[in-house]
Amino acid sequence: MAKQNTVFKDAYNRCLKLLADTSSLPSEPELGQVLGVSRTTVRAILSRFEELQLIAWDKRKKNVLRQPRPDDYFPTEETDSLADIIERSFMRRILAGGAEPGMQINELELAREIGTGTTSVREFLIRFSRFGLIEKRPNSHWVLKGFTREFALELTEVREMFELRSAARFVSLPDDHPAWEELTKIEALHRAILADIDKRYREFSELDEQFHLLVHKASSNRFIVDFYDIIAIVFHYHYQWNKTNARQRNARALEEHLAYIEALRSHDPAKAEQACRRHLQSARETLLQSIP
Amino acid sequence: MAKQNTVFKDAYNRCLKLLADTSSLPSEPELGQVLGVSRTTVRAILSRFEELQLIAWDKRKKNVLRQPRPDDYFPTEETDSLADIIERSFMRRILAGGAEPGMQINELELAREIGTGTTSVREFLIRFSRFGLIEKRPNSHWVLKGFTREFALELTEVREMFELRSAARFVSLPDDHPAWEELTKIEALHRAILADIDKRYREFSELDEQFHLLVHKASSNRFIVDFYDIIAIVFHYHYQWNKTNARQRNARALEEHLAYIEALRSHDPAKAEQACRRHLQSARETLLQSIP
DNA sequence: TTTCTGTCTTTTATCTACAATAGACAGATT
DNA sequence: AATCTGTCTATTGTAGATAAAAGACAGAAA
Repeated sequence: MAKQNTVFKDAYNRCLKLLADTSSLPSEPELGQVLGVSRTTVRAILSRFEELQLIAWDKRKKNVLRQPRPDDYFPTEETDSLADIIERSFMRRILAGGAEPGMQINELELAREIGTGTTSVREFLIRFSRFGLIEKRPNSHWVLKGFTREFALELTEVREMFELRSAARFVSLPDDHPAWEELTKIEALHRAILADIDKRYREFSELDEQFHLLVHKASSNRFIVDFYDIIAIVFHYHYQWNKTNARQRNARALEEHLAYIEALRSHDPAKAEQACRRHLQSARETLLQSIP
Repeated sequence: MAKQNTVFKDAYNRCLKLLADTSSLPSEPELGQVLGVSRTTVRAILSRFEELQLIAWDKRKKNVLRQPRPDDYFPTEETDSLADIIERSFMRRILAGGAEPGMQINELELAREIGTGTTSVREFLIRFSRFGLIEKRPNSHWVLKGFTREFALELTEVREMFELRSAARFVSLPDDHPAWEELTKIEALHRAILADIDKRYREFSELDEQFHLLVHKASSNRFIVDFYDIIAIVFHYHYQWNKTNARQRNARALEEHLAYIEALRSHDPAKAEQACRRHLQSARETLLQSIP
């Protein structure tokens, strides 16, 4: 198999949902736009719809014949890109599984275990190496540096520098900057989750990422924004892995975020800095607590 | 051809130099140690030496039969690793050649031009993407973001944050830390080059990298140290490309470095910060001047 | 006992091939 | 005139194969 057709399958599934809401589908270029794929893929989807008698397709006419059934969808496992699959299995191994720092990483073995070719694993490792958790010995193996206490400290040190600077930029953003509007939306979500915290505390992880990314983006600095990828991936897997006291921790973080948001709104650099510091400090503590 | 034997050729050339100085070579493991290669490669080298009647090889005895001649060496072009070759041709294209921001980068075309397979080019681009100069459109081409003014400003912003923090750490390093000794060596080199600036000003580029890397390392933070790679590569190619006033610029930078070194030695954070700022400011100006 | 060599196995670096996907262009349709 | 479709080409993503290089192990030499 040369290339997985996950792009097709994923777009197909999303297109099935669109189909459920209308009696006829729009033009090929428009569908491509909406689904974020090329016309080639759109036509592949339409062909399949036609085969399965979901639509009657004649040039510009794409009339819906019947509603999609659950079994018309591709299973979700098949729609994940290979890169995602590799990332997940790798992170499971190094974060959850007892992977010792210094351990060697074997491309071939990883590939066999995940069920892919070595090329994809190799490219993943190269991409992943920028996160500072692994290192390559040229002409030889990769070495796992491990999710250690030092790693967390180094990560948070840079994070704090970057976020403080970004927060300082944020307060001086002009009033008509779209970031303010997004901040309002994020704030509303915070309040909604807090109001129903017992049921919805799991939504915090994603919201946390959104909020901090918004702040980092105010820096207008690609290096600062890119660095946030590292933080996001670490916290993402960290939340999945360490669930002790999650409800309580998230509630506290939500409160801190609200104070932080209010400080940003005040346009007062000193207030923003203080709120930012306070939140970052507790985020750091939370992260460190989960490391042996 | 599956793998270039550049490791062999490069180690072979270096081993020829060793051979010129002795009457018999040491054991295989020791040679491997010295050359930084495995025993497999060492044995390949020894076999070739034997074939070319350079040594008489019988188990532990490896007696030198004759001095190496210039034509015993492999040409230097053949000893460069593929990654280096790709990096150089790519940087030439994007820094020197009139590459417009927004330009598409085509893996296949690049590979053909450089004379390699696509895999190597692809892996290079992935590794290179962390420098923020290119960006991938999934399932499609890479986009050149260009060595623009914004790029330089974003780069220097982070550089300044990191280097100021590293310099602050440096002054509080304990007296027996090896960094002080290295600082002394670097200082001596500065003075030597300054004393003969007209002839040796070209050596500055390498020294500059050494010095700033030493400072960054004082941070003990892998993200800060790794980030220095980006600065190093940008300045490296920048120096090669922009040679106007090089002698004068380098002389000034050397003086600034000396002041900076003295400030670090004083163990006074305020002095160090001031000297660091002054130098970074002029480095920033130099970089910006060379961008249209 | 320690270190070295001969031999063998494993792993990486790289090339090539091919299906999936993107994208270009001309003619058809509104 | 603008947009769409049919068709074709070019490029990417991934697997598989292979030479180079690393590395393991047992027996030989010091």
